[in-house]
Amino acid sequence: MTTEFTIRQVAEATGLSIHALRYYEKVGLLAPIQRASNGHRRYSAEDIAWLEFLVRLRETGMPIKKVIAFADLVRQHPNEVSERRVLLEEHRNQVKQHLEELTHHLQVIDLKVEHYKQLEATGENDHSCIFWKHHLERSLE
Amino acid sequence: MTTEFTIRQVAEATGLSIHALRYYEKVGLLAPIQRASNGHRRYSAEDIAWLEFLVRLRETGMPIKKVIAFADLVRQHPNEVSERRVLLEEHRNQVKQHLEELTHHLQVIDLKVEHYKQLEATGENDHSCIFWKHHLERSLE
DNA sequence: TGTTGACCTAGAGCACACTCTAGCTTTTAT
DNA sequence: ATAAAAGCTAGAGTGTGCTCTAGGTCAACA
Repeated sequence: MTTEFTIRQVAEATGLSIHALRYYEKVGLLAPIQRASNGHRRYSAEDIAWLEFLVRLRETGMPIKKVIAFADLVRQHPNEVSERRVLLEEHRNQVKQHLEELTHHLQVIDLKVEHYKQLEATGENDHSCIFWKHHLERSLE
Repeated sequence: MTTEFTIRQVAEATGLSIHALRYYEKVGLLAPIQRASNGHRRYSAEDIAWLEFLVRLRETGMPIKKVIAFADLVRQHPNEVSERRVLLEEHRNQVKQHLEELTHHLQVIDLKVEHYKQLEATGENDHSCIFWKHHLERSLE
């Protein structure tokens, strides 16, 4: 807790830019960060751990506004986790669904790559996209 | 090929807005669409199949500019698929990596949800984020 | 003493991907 | 004859999430 980090160190640790760190604080993703006597920010290890979780939420596609809502719950009801749990569960479900969609898209793209490889091997020309679509539908049935 | 669709029908079929369809054409994701005698667009089944693939690329996070590059390859080298294959393979690899990252993030979020559930069950208060981070690191080792 | 470097604030600017508006034409129904 | 419905173009506007700038403070080093 007493170990303190400069904004530059935190930027390196979290992968966020210095600008983004100040922005995150301004919009309320972080509570006001402690300051050194010269006014410079001093982040605690706890701040970094919190940021790391926020980054996960962002990287899984949670919009800033929803992350702010989560941060507000933590600050306003520090001893009440159920609302937070609900919010996270909802997000988790969205991520899961997104993951499934991505997996399916990936399959289709893989099949397109394979199709191109075959054309390259046989020296054939590309057919229409519809032609390929029918071929694809047979592959995935 | 002779079956023709209005922009409205295509919007419904692809999930894109009418505005987006015109925008996609303007920026070069689609070659100029055929017109009826009154100047209205008439999309072919082939156009729809092509759009469906573009939507997959977009939904897997390919930026518009890269999709345009892909569309340009199709138009400029219709009989040469190897460049297209390389572009798609590169994208596929990025999607795969993204999927792995998402899967990991999801795991962590799941653990946080579980952690909240435990707190709810025991009536305990939330600890610091660092405390949880250590707990997490043990779980995932 | 002065200048470099790290940091500060407030606020402007930007990239992306649409989304919407204004003003018009054409077709169909009353 | 007219009004509603569908579409058109060019171009302006929007939301998201940063990113950058201008102008300043402060501490340390040459």
